[in-house]
Amino acid sequence: MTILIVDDEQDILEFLSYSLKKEGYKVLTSNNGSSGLKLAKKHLPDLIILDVMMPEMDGITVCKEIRKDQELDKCLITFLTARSEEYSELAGFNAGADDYIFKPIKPQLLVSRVNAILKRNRTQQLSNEIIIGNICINKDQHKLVFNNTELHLARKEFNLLYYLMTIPGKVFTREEIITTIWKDAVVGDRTIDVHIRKIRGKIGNNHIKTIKGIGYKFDL
Amino acid sequence: MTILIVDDEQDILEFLSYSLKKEGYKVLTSNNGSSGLKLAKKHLPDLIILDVMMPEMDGITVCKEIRKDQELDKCLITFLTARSEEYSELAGFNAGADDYIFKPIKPQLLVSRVNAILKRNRTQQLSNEIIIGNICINKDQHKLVFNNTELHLARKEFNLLYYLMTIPGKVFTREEIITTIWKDAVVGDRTIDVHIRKIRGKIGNNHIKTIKGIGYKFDL
DNA sequence: ACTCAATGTTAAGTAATTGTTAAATTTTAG
DNA sequence: CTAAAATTTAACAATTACTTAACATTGAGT
Repeated sequence: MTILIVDDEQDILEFLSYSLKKEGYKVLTSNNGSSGLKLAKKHLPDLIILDVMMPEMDGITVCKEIRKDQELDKCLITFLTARSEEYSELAGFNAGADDYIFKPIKPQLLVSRVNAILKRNRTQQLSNEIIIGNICINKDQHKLVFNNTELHLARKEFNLLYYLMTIPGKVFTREEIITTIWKDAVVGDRTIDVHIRKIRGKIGNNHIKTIKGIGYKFDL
Repeated sequence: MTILIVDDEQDILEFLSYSLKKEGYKVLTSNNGSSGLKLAKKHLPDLIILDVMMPEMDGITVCKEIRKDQELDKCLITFLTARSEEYSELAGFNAGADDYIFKPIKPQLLVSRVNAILKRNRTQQLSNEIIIGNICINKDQHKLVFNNTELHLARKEFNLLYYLMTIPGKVFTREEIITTIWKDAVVGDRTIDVHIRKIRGKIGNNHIKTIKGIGYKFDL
């Protein structure tokens, strides 16, 4: 997970950078809008933390530019703003921001907020529908469309696939899967595998990958 | 159009309020459940946006209280919830919610969602008629036209079919169906099935689909 | 290349859910 | 009040989902 921080104040840059690196994030920094934009286009970070008030190119302008870039479409943007600016600068949300953090920044709050944003926002925001490649899964409709064909998945199969697809690429451990899909029920060792088999039988073997000794992940 | 927002976080209250006022809505806010409830009863807003997680009185409790009030029967309720709490969804719909919005909130999506909710409701209120394919159902006239032929449905059958048709494609859980059509009445397990059977006997088996383990949906 | 634990596969058994029918009960209309 | 319609119940059938068990295969570490 890469985070880009753009702020003209060196203190804040260092402080945020330190806090987030300690959490295991890869952190890039920039002290002005235009170089921040260049860095963003080059490194495609997962999250960009943008100061609203900056000389030359302000945060809102940077945000709008980022949103114009197809490649950066899925990257998340958080504004950094002083509480006093809050009314006028809220307008910046219309530029396409995903969240905002007020100054002065409390470190523990920042970290938990960043974790939350990155964790939640991997999936499509306001929709119960996840579309990845030629697979579309919709929870409200309990519908799976694969290669423009609607396929039926039984309840457990559906929940399992949906769960894996909420964070594509993430490996879900067998334990995570059990506690999420089976709750407190006690089931045998092979139960997960059988369900994975059923799903693979329907959407092919390429999308769900086995990470031996750990779990499964959805990919592609 | 009046919108009431109930959330314990001041930031969110201000941000939502700002975004919606700009769209021309009249906005009321409250930072806790019980005062929100009072405001709702006093002003009868068209839409209430409720945070699920609040200290003291949570959103679901507020929602249930609102649904008890005859005067507030037609007001729409949207929950605000973190995606990680997604499994609480069912509880929310059962409490009488009309929609869900996930945090963190993207402003442009929020506004369009709110517009959509209010519009959907407006058009439905103008004509309680839903036309899908060769099926036309009209609540005011308690009339069902199938393949240009008027068919008679008994009241429960009618309400059930109408309910399923309000959101074509969406799977309504048995629980949702029970709480909507049967309210607080306690009925046996097979009652829904028998009514579904009756409806299918009249409009054929192709339109109402069973999602085993979950519920039924209207399709086509 | 070998080994063994982890995972894959299959078929069959078991459990859970829904379908169907008819009769019993309740509601409604006249 | 009474007959017809509507609704619910109950018993059982049918279907689908889920799990298990037995055995096969794989692959990471030696």
